[in-house]
Amino acid sequence: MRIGEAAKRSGMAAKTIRFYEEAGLIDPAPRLESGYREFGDHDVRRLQFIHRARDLGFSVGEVGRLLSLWSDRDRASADVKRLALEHVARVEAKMAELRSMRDAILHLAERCHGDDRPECPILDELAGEADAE
Amino acid sequence: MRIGEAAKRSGMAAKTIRFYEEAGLIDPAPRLESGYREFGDHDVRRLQFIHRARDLGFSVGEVGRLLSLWSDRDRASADVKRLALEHVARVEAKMAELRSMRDAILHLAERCHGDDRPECPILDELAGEADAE
DNA sequence: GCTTGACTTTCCAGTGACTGGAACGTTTAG
DNA sequence: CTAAACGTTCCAGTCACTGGAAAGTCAAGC
Repeated sequence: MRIGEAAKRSGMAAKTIRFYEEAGLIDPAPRLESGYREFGDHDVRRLQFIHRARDLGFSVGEVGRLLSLWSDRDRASADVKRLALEHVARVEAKMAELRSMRDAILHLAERCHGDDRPECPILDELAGEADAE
Repeated sequence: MRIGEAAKRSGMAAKTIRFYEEAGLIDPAPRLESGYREFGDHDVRRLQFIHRARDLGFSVGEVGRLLSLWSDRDRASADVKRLALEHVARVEAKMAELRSMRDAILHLAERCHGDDRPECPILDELAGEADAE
């Protein structure tokens, strides 16, 4: 199959497949006489693997490592698990960061009347004015 | 004061200040005879405002809008509040996305032995294999 | 007066993970 | 035979900086 079909089956854009080829996640696809890339079912499975891993938030580099482990029959599941849990730790750190931003903004927004008047504790806080709470 | 001092007082890198000037968040600073930028307290306050807004996760574009509202004495606090709450909505959407990623990975990791053996439900799932749960 | 080091300037490149578009070649349906 | 749909490469843009090169400026110490 050509790249459009591989894209459809793997759920990613053709451009993305070319990008992954360039990035080294997949081997350069063999070419037809026309110069078109040719993909097989095996390639599609690899692309699907990549797609799912990306959906779970793994970076392209991490996906590369996951692919290596996947094709290594002698891998230790501990290696996979460690990679996964490290990623979870980063995700949770990001979540905590977002949560504290949200809380800070909501705290300010609560005290903003949100009407036609100009007084606004949100701007006051950003301006560094000690607020009279 | 010159850019290094303004950077110190506003808590951002000198490079970042130049970037914000280029991005239009601050007016081009007047220059000394040497060509060095000259900043005043007013500029530092504006930079601090920008710094705090960025820390709350507002994009540079949004910070620009907040700065406009800040300098508009006739603004309606409703406009500020709307901007803030829209941002909160985006932050919460991102949080939800991260949470579902984390939950999915943890669910898989729980069932991975994490030892020397190669069997690993994490890779199995990424590979699209129906798991025998 | 001179050197040394800290500071500043501009410009260009890179980050991550694509996405859009231009300009062009190939295949397929009607 | 033609037009649409598909493929190719290459370059630019996104976002918010950050790093580095090469060069100019300034202040302190000898």
